[in-house]
Amino acid sequence: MALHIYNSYSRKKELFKSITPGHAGMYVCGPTVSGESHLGHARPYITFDLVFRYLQWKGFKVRYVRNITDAGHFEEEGREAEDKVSKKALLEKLEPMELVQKYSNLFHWAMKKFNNIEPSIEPTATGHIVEQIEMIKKIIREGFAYEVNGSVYFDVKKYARHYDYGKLSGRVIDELMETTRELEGQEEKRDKADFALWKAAAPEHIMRWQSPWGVGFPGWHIECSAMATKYLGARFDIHGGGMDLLFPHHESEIAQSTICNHTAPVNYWMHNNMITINGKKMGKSYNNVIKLTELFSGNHPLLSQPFHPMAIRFFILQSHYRSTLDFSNDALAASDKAFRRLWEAYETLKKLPATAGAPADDEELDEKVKSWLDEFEEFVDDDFSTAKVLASMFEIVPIINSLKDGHISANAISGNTLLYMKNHFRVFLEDIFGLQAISNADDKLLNGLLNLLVQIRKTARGKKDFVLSDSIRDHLQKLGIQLKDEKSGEMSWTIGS
RNA sequence: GGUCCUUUGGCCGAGUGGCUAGGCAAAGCUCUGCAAAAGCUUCUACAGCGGUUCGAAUCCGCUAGGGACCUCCA
Repeated sequence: MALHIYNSYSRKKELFKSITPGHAGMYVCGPTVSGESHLGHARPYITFDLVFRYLQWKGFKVRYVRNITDAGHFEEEGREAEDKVSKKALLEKLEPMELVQKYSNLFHWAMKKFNNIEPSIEPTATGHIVEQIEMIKKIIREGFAYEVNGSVYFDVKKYARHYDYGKLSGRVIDELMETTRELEGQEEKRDKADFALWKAAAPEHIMRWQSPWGVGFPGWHIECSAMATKYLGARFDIHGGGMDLLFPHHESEIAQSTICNHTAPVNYWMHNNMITINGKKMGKSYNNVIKLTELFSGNHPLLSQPFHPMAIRFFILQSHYRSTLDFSNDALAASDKAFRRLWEAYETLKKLPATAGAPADDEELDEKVKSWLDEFEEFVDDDFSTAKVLASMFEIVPIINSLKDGHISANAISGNTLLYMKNHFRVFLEDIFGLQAISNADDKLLNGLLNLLVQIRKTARGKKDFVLSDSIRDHLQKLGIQLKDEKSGEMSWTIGS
C-alpha cells in the first residue's frame, strides 16, 4: 500500500502523488505570536511534524514551510483598527516586535520540547509585506479586487461566478450572504462576503506599512498565499492546518491564489481536528485553554501533576488526527503511564540479544510478531493511523517483557524477527513518531550516584539487611526514582512520577 | 437560523458489514524477603427506534444528546 491522504477538498482518501517526483512541498499555518501557545496548538504542529517525518522516511525530499504570523490582524473587520499584536503591546507596554520576539521564542521552546523538527522555512508575515502587496496588485489587475478609502477587498461574488467558491468548506455563497453577521463598517465592501486584502491603518495603529493604497496593513489571508507561492510555487502538494481554518481562511487562500497564479494552489488539503475540554473546543474565545507552560509544570487547577511533552505527544498520536480529542487530566495521565510502559519495553527490546539467522522455536508466535510489524507502515500509509500502530506495539510489549523475564523462551522468536523488531520500533517510535526517552538518564552524575546506591542495596540484600535495602528503595521512591528488582538479580531504575 | 460532523465498555480511544483493537483504571493469580515492575486471567461495549442484509458498531431513515464552522481561532 502506498500513502493515502484524506483530502478535505474532495472529502476522500486519495493516493498521494507529489507534483515533482521525489519531492514534496508542504505548507502549514503557523502560530500567531501574540500570546502563549496552549494544548490546542500542540496538535497541528505534532500532526504535521509526523507528516513531515513520514514523507521523508518514504524517501521524499520535503520542503516544509510554516509561517509565523507576527503582523497582527484586526480583531473585527471594520472596527477601530486594533490589531491583535498592537493592542496587547499597549497593554503590556512593550514594543510590538518585542512581544512578537517573546512569544516566538516561547513557541520555539515548546516545539523543541515536543521534539518537532524545525520546518525548512519559517517565514514571517512582516518579512513579506512586499510580496503581499505585489500579490494584491496582481489581483486588482486581474479585476477581482477593488480599492475603497485606502483598503482593498476581494470581490467574492465575481470570483464565485467563475470558480467554485465554498467548495473546500462546503459553503453555498448565497447562504453565506444571508448568514454573515452584522458587522460595523461593512458599507465599504460591495458585498458582505468580500474580504480584506489590505486595510487602511488608523493613525494610532502601530503596525503599519506604506502601500500603493496608502498606509495600512495586510489582510488576514494574504500572507499565507504570498509566502506559500514564494517558497512552494503556484501549485504545491500539501497544505495543512486546523479545521477551524477551513473557513474563511483557507477558502480565501484558494480564491486569492487561484486568481493570482491562474491555478488552484493545493493538491491535498489536510485538516486536523480540535482538542476539546469537557466536550468544548479548547480556544481563546472559550476561555478554557491550558497553556503548554502550565502542562509542563502541572501548574493548573485541572492538572494533578506535571506532564512531560512526550506524554502529550503520545496522547495526541494515540488518536486519529481528524477526530476530536477530549482532554482531561485522567486521559492524559493514562497516556503518560502507557507511554512510559511502551518506552521501557522498547529499551528492553534494544538490549535483547539477537543473532541473525537463529531459528524460531515458536513459529506461530514468530509469524504473529512479524505480521504486527508489517502492519506499521500500512497503518501510517492509511491517512496516518498512528493509533493503530501504537495498538500493535502494545500487542508486542508483553512479548518483549516475557522474553526478558524468561516467560517465553529466548529462542521462541527468530533472530531475524528480533532484528526486525529492534529496527522497526526504532524507526517508528523515534524517526517517524518523534518520540524520545522521558528521563535524562544520560546525566553522568545522576547515573553514578544511582549506581552506587544500587550497589549498596545489592550488598544489603545479600546480607538480608532488608531494613537498609528497603530504606534506600523507599527514599528513592519519594524522590520519584523507582527501583526494580529484576529476575536475574540485577536492579534497574526509572525516573518519573 | 444555515452548513457540516459526532454519540463506542468505569475513563480515553481505534474501528475497512462477518474475525472479542489498544491504553488507563479495577479484580484475581504467578513471581518476589516484602514491594514495585513484569506476566497470566477476568470485565465482550457500540445513544434510542425502525429499515436494508444470510449477517450492521459499521449502510439508510427518524428521534434524542453533544460539537464545529458561519467572527479572531490550531
